[in-house]
Amino acid sequence: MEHDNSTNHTNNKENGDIPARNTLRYIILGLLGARPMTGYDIKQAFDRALASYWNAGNSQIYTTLKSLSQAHLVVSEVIVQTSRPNRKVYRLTAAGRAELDHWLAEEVPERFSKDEFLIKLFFCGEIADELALRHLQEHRESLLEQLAHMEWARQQYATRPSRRPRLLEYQMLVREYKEATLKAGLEVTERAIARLQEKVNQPS
Amino acid sequence: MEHDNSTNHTNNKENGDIPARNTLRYIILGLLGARPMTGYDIKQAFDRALASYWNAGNSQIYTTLKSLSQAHLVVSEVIVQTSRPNRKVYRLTAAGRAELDHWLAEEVPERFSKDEFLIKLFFCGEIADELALRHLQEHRESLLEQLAHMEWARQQYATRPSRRPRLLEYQMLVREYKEATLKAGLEVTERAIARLQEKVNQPS
DNA sequence: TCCATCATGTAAGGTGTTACATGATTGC
DNA sequence: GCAATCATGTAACACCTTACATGATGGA
Repeated sequence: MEHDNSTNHTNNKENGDIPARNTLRYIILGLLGARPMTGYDIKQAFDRALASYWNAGNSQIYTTLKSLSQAHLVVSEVIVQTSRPNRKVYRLTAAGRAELDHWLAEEVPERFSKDEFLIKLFFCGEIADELALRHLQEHRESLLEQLAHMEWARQQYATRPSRRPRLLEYQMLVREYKEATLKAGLEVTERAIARLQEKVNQPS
Repeated sequence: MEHDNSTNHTNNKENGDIPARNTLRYIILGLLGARPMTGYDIKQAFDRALASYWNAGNSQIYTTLKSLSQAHLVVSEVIVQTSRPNRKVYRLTAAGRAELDHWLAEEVPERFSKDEFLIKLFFCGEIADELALRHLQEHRESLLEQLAHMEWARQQYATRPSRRPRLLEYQMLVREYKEATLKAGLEVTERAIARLQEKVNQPS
């Protein structure tokens, strides 16, 4: 059954270690791993490329940058600008790079997923079919919007060849993954809408 | 500097406008809407039927029940048992039912999604393909497990006809939705694994 | 003997969201 | 004049996770 396999895989839980996940910290390290950025740049990266898989508000970004800075995982340099607010550009330190590499190599922990749409739909048997139908139609709109964003992202990747194609490769894979799941959800949603519309229009 | 006028309390959240989402509160109301349950029963319902869409630990369930009780949305009754710990059975009040109906009718708010696997994969261009391949293979295992659970759930629904078929109907729809997205993810994952294995085994 | 099941909770701390605060420049 | 963009942050609180705490019964 279970072996105490202490041979490989460094156990780095020295003593009272941090059980926390700190995903946002690593995402920011990951972004800075590609190029130095300001908090503002990072927020833009979220909005343009990451928001479908993870998102964070400005407040979280700036406080996390500060804390990364205090942990010496990043350093900042202020670029003075005249007709714009100054830019505080962050870059990885060697320790930051090591942290990032460690996280990237680490297994992804299983974690509770949360889906507000599905969990509400789960209980829709307690209310009128008309309301559930409306939820499904709204969800369909949302999925179509997200798919449009995925198409936009696809074109971005296709038209703008990068200096570092390996980075792009995985970003395109993630996009493809997300698009596939969105399409699968859309199919189920549209079938459910069709079924419900029949039921609502011709109650037996 | 802004001074507040002497007229009111400084508490600006006084008039019941809660910006909070409180999803777990509503999920528990939704479960109690079907039948009275104890905290333990609710945890079991999560583990058996809800965990794929939302999950919560015991501690959160019990504290939420307490707070729902204080808000008079549920009431509890202790059922004394001799050879087992006593059961504290909760049921909806009229106010609780009204809250639940209101939430069910409300539009689902768009919210940041979080996917730890995809966000890590996004950055995998910064490390070796071998590591990314391992992540994809582990993810594949995870998806297969989840799909097996979905199949188990399908059989549960198929074999156990319910007194309230409308509740079941939507639960089956949610299951179908989740299964479809898992399958779509699995396909993309397996294609990526095949591509990477070729690349790793025959580096150009 | 050991483990799973039944059954209910508290305490601490980490994570995430909303609201607030500032202020110059560019384009309509 | 008005809005958007650029640019950086703080405060308060809501939400979620982990660890801790207890203890009887029944089966392998």
